[in-house]
Amino acid sequence: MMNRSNSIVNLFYQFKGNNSFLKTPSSYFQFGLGFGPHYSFSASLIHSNSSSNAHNDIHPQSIYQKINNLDDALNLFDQMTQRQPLPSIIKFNQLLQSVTKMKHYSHSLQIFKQMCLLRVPVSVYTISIVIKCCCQLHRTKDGFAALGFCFRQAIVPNVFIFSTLLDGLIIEDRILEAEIFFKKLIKKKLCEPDVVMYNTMIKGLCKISNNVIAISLLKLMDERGCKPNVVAYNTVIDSLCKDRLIDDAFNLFKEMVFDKGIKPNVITYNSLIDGLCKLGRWDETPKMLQEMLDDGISPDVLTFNILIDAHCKEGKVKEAEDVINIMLKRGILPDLVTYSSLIDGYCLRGEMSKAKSVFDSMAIRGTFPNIVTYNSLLNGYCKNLKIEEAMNLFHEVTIKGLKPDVVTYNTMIQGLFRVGRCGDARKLFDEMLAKGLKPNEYTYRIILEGLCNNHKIEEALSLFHLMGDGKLNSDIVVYNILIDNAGKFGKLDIARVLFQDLTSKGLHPDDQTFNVMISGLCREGLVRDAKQLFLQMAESGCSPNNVTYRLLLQGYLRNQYYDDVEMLLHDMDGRGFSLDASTVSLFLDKIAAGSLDTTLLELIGNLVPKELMDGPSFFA
DNA sequence: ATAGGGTTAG
Repeated sequence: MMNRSNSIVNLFYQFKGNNSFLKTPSSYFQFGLGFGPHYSFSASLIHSNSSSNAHNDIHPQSIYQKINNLDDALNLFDQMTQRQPLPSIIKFNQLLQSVTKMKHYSHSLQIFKQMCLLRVPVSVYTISIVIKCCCQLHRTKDGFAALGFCFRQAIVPNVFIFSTLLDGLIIEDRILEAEIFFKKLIKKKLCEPDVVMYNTMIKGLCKISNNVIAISLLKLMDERGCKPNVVAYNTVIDSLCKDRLIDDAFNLFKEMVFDKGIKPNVITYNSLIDGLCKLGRWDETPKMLQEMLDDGISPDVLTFNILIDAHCKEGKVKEAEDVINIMLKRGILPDLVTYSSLIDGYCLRGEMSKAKSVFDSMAIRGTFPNIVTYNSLLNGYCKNLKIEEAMNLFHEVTIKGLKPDVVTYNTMIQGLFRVGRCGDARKLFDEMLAKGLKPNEYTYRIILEGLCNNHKIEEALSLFHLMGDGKLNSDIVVYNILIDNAGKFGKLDIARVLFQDLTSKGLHPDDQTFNVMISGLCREGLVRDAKQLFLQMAESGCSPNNVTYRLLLQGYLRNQYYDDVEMLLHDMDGRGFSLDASTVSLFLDKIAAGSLDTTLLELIGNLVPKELMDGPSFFA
């Protein structure tokens, strides 16, 4: 027993990251959770049988779990605290749970604190709810502190508590620590993981796209006598789909169904259908839907949203409307996501009046626009340069009692920059800060790109330097924007410095970084350097894409580096890339001018995609 | 009979 307790203390030290907690009484209070020495072990003994008295109950058993608004919950809590003796801990836990289910995590912690002050004898259930709240508030640290509290209360943490903490680490993207924690729990025999705990760890691994390890954990749990269930498989299948590894996802799906005899559910199918849609494998989607129906599984609102969203993202709003009609026939109502997708679809096509009428019809059909819906329509107006409409709608947000969020401001700021209203963009940025909204990486990218597009590259650069070495300045996309624009404004030296700078910060250039650098170099006729960079690209693990080839080919052709052209074309052919229309016509010009050998024509012909061949006859 | 995990979106 002692051994076990010591291990818990060690765990608590390790993840809380503050080794003074157990030694310094004052630090008990730093979390505001009431884990204090004043709450003694004897207090829980005094009250432990306090309220089995049914005469004290003015409320029926169920009320504590059925509360559905915060004020009622707080009132009920007040009433409970007035009673003598106090209601049982079970009722307190039920109340705490209903507040937590409403996602009022801070209020749950407040209630818990008061319970401690009233010396309600909290139980392992109470602690697990409290830890859940800490974790949901991204305060996993405090969750681990509660582990110390458990220890002093002689409450033995169980698999529920450890799973919650594991999930907390994963919520905070501390996957490596989660893995260490998980392994330690097993090694020190603090608890035997059950299916939920394994699934939580699998989710963590999937979150960092570590699908291979996730699959091996799936096998491991089976070997250790814990059968993976449909949730375990769904987690990995979804992750594979998101990483575009749809064939691996289908293999796992088959393993699940045929080898393990686990029945897929609607979530399994939703993941697979979404994966197919995102890869543009349209022909397989209806098959999957049919298979789902044959399996006796009904599509839900998510299934339809996936299909609707996929169509809308391709601009196929007509098809999306058809899906909505099918959905309605099946008695499933569109939700906020459905409408947002549809609005996005019309916005993408520039059909703003249609987008607006979808928006207006929502409320009539009983679904009221939220901030995301507003953001969709705002984005549409901004992208279509209808800034006045956007401004009017932006003001409507507050009037309707909604709060503009970071995305709202980002959208508006981008829109204002697009029409050249840099000053107004600045004003909105200040307004955003004044409202206490924290700019994110997108905000910063939008401002830098906006400044550059309005020929204010100097301002962009000084803003960039002003930001120092923080998180926002360690964003590869920011570097890509600045390098690209430095190149466009004839400041290739600055582009080069930035390129050096990012590597010295430990950042890795991505394919776009190489592309903008190559583009800058070719623009200045420095084709040799561009070629050097192209070779460096492969070394650093980035693979060239269509844009890379286009830039380099055009650079070679414009600067009469004909020797390298043929090699590059063969390279493209081998990797299955194709030429775009503008590069093809540049080739034809060069051949017509006699600069290039006609023997290249056959190779070029192989690289021209079918769509281009059907058009005006290049090769007639 | 009160606690922990999985799917969609800007």
